[in-house]
Amino acid sequence: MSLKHAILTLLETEEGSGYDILKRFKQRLGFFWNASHQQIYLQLKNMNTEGLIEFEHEAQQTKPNRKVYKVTPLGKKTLIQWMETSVKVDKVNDALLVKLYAGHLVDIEVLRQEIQQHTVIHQRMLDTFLALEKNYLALKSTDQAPYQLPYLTLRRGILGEQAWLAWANEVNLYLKAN
Amino acid sequence: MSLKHAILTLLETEEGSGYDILKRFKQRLGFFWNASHQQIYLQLKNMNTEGLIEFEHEAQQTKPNRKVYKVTPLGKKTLIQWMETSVKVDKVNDALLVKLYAGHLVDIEVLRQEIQQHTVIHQRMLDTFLALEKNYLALKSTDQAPYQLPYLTLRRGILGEQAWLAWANEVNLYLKAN
DNA sequence: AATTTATATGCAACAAATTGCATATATCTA
DNA sequence: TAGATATATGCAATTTGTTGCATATAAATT
Repeated sequence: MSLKHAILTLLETEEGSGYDILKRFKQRLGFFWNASHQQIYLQLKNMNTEGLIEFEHEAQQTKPNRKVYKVTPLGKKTLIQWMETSVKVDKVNDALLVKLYAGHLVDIEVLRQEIQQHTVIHQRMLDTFLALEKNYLALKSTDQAPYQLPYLTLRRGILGEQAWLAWANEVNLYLKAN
Repeated sequence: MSLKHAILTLLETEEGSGYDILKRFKQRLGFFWNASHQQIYLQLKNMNTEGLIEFEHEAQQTKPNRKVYKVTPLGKKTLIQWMETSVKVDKVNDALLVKLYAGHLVDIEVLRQEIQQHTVIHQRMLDTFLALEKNYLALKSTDQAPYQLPYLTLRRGILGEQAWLAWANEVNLYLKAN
């Protein structure tokens, strides 16, 4: 399981609540790790039981109380052990490609529309990543240093989305010609 | 759920046993859909109960008996309905990127090795896809016709793997420099 | 002769993810 | 002022996927 390790990663450098973790997933790991709030809160609970993380209640005047979690020594040890164990190549299950594969069953317009919908989303993601890259590249090199590895993951997002969009162009050329 | 629809897709044009489906997943959809034999056999059983597919026993002299499944009219209707309903953009959960993100926790050599392992696998996949493409492109255009849509899914595999490898190169440049 | 790979199917236990429900306050927007 | 969005957390039921186990034959390889 890796949701556990993804959460440890997000908590290791900076403590935070379940809601913080949720935001960090969206903002920082969103394009390579996705988790719902239900998953996150449950995991945090289990990880606390396992002694990987601990929390303190933080009362807030205006908003609901937060449980602020931080990684325990055991949690850090567990994370490092996982880091040193190789992971499998990411399993891909892409329903859109299944559809295209069986595209002969439906009107070509159905495929066209679905590709179009996905293109909008992928283009938006690429734009987001390019904006993040621009911010990073604008930093002085001393300020860039701590973000070099996250920047490499961002590059994966950029190259991945560009490849997706290039592919969508090929598909559109085919769909227009038919 | 889409395993169900992926199986319907594979059975729609050609009947087959669970083992056949397994092979078709590996050979045709392997780079965009993965399923274990346990998953497949269980799904086939459930889909049969739901009336989406039906089977006939096929006795074999030498090898174990096969259950040869085919799609029922209800199954085909279900598949077409799914085809016409838009799917979500593929959820990505990539453990390798989580590791890279938290790479500061381990020796850079650990990252280097893991990237190297993954590169071998991705390169092998790209080679496989390029060989399949070569076969397709060698066909006369009349013979290509029925495979145009599967070919587009293959292009996704090719562009995706090329993008992955291009990214790995960037990562290696960084890892060597440090 | 023994081992591995391929053919062929399946159950059971467990882990993980999704979907739906549930609550409560604050701020921002139409 | 009503509704949407953001903050903040969680349970329960169901669906999906993984891991381990189990069986049986045949062909190919070492």
